[in-house]
Amino acid sequence: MATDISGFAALADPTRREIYERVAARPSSVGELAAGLPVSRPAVSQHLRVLKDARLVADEAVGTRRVYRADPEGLAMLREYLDLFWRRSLDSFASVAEETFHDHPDPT
Amino acid sequence: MATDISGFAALADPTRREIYERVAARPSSVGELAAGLPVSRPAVSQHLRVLKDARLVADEAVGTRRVYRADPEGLAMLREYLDLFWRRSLDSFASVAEETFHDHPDPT
DNA sequence: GCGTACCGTCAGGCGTAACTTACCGTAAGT
DNA sequence: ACTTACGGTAAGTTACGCCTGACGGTACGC
Repeated sequence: MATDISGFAALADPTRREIYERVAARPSSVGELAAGLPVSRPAVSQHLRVLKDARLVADEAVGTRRVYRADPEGLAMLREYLDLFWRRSLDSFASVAEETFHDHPDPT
Repeated sequence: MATDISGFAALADPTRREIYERVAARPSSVGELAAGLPVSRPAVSQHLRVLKDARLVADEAVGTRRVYRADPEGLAMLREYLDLFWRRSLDSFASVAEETFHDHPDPT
């Protein structure tokens, strides 16, 4: 289905979020990423798989290497989800503000 | 610090996300939420605590009840984070599109 | 063909998140 | 004051996520 927002779980882990940020800054291979991180290469590979399933990154085979880059797809879904509740949250906040206004009209 | 984005972990759990959506739709008490969910009341209370720590919900004591409502604060931080990488992701995608364009200029 | 480099995957250990039951505190009703 | 309703907290169990080490598979070099 279209509303598969596993991206939240993907970005929940600090290590995985760090990997995503580095990939978003510059397309990199698995080895390059693992070299600059305190975890092993298989761990990075598994994290990249989760990010790929969430459509947050995309991979491309370059010889024996495999270059990962940021994918706008997953990020767009997350943005849409947050924007949906952003309006509701503002409405709820506006209601509270209105009630506060009724209690303390024009405090200046 | 200001960039405490524990909101991703808060929205990662399906049950907790369901609770957040219901609270965002209409401010509710703990008992009301637990009545419509397949988990116990303490579980809902614990989930609400996580959401509250992430500034995604806010609570207010009403007699012996405790009404939770959506809080724009945590949502704003998540939106800012995603927007930051949204631009980078688009830039990366634009680069790929440009390379593709070089390979297949004006495919019409 | 052979060796090397790079990467995905599997099996297992380990920490922690999620849930339940039981308990305690607080506020309102009679 | 007693009872009832509501909700947070503690202790314990179970399930799941993260990590490592070992293995297999594919592409490029000699």
